[in-house]
Parts: sequence; structure tokens; C-alpha cells
Amino acid sequence: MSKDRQQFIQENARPGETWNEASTRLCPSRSKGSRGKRSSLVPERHAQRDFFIADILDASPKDDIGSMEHPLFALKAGDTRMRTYGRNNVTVKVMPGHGGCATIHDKDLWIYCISQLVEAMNRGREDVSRTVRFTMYDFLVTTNRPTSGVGYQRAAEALRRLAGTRIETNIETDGYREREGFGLVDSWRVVEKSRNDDRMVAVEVDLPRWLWRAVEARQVLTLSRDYFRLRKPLDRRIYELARKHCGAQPKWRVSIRALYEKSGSMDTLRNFRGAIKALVETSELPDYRVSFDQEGDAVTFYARGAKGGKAQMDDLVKGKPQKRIR
DNA sequence: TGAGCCTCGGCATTGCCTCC
DNA sequence: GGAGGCAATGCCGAGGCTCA
Repeated sequence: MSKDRQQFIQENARPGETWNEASTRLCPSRSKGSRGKRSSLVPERHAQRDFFIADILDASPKDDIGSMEHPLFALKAGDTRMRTYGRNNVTVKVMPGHGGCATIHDKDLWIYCISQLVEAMNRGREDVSRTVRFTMYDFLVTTNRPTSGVGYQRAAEALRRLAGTRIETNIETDGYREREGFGLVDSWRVVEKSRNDDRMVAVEVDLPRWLWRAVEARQVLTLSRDYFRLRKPLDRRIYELARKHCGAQPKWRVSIRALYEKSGSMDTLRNFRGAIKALVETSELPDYRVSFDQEGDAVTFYARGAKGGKAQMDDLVKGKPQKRIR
């Protein structure tokens, strides 16, 4: 084996992958028995695949702007109510499937796919498509989830909820504003199962056209990797809103009522206010410091320094699940 | 030795009820 | 109407165990 090939395998081996596994995956034509003979593999007949393989381990998390601004995802699992949201000529109607609405935790799958697609586009890869194939283990590790059986089980339930939840909206993506109905995931299928049990190893999902247009137009924002450490659904939603509206500005002030409506919370305004006060006390929101103005009944988000988000990302240990923020 | 499974307990959200 | 308590439900982490 040439030095170049050895170096290529060393650089591209996945965490925990043995040399043989990495060698077989990355250099299939050099697998056992092929040396000096005609390859036992037939030529690849479909080099131009109609799906995108998500295999970039260090892609930074990215989310689409439309779903950050408007509450497409429920904060609680099992929510079977139909929700409608209207603001500034934008309307959103969320119709749950049999298993209830997809939750903000289920959205991690969207974020994972968007991150992979945008990173691939930035690297100049030409195989990107709205059909994304990925290994479940990579998804679980990237999104800071347990990799035990329950992790795979929850991921399957999330896929079912995403496919079952229907959205009707006129949110504009890539210059298109039309009344459109779509599932949060068009369809999904298990493409590889483990031999011993029925656990899914690799999965393929078809993202909705609406989302695909947003990705192609780069209507996305980078999130802090600490986003996946946020445990409370409401905290995740508040972070999304802060990231979307405050962005790199020094601060963003919003009334509690407006924040409440934008969040999509189904709790009472009183309890929502209490949750925001708790968030202010813990100060655990990545990239932003939050303060609550009792008299004005408003919240102000302050960006934690111009380089805050990037610095936080670089501080994290890559590839290793982080302890969640409670 | 590491990956995965199982169980238990903690915590958060939400809805409902009662009291002031 | 607001405040507080309680229960149902869901998500997640920790710890111990098995297995390849």
C-alpha cells in the first residue's frame, strides 16, 4: 500500500473505526484478495447517484431561517392539536400525524441534514440532493444523543412524526411565496439494518422541496454546537429566535407577548413568563445573555461578544457527546 | 475493552383544579 | 384573573450488566 493511501486512510478514518474497517470503507478496491488480480468488484455503474451521502463529521450545525422564525415544530411530544400561526402576512398551519406533531427535538434531524448539505456545497461537492443518506450512529453522536438502543428507537419515532406532520404555509423560500402543503420529511426508509437485531444502521430521507429550496439558496444560519446540549424544548426555541433576530447585532429587545407568540408555546403566558425568568437566572443560552425587564414586560438578548459563538464551538471536544445543559 | 441494553430516577412541559 | 399545587407524559442521564 502506498504512503499516500495510508495517509488518506489515517486522515479519513472515523472515531473508533479499526484500520481494516476504514481501509475497506475508503478503499474497497484494495480489500482482501484483490492485490495483483482483477478486482472482484464490478465497475460502479451509477457514479452519479440520486441521493446524497452525509458523511462529513465536522460540519457545523445549520438551520433554515424560515423554520427558525416561525413555529413549525411543537414543544411537546404527543401534541395532536392542529395549530395555526399568523404574523406579518405569513400563515402557518400545522397538522399532526398519528403520533402527534414533530417536536423541536425531532428537528435535530433537519438540522443534521441541512448542515451536511450546506457543508458539502461549500466544499464544492456535486452529489448533493434532497435525498440524504446517513448512518444513524453519526446522527446520534453529532446531535449529542445516547447511542444505545433507546437512541435508535427515538430516532425512528422522530422520523415517523416528521413524516406524519403536515405543514401548510406561505413562508417564502428562495424567492418563492406560495401556499404550499408538505410533510416535514417527504418520506424515509431504512437502507441498512444490523444483522443481530432489527436496529437501523443507515437511513435515507427525502427532504421537502420547500426546505430544499431554502438550502440551495443558502437561507440558513449557523447554530452553536451547544444547541444540542439544550435540554428544555423552550430554551431551544428561544435560542433559535435569538439567533434569527439578534444575529450578530449587539442586542435585540422584544416584548414577552411577541416572544410568546413567536415561540409557539401552548402554555399560558404567565407560565411562559416564568420560564423566561428561569432562563435569565440560569443564563445557559449559548451565544446570548438574556435580561428581563419587569416594568416593560420585555426581554433583551445581548450577543456574548463578536467571536462568542465561534469560540464556543472551537472549545468543544469534537466527536464526543457532551453533557447536556439542564 | 467498547458498544449496546435495561432499569430507575430526575427534570421539564402542560393541563387541570382550587384558592384568594 | 392570577397564583400555586398536583398529576400525566415525555425526555434524558447514570449505573450496572451482557456480549463480541
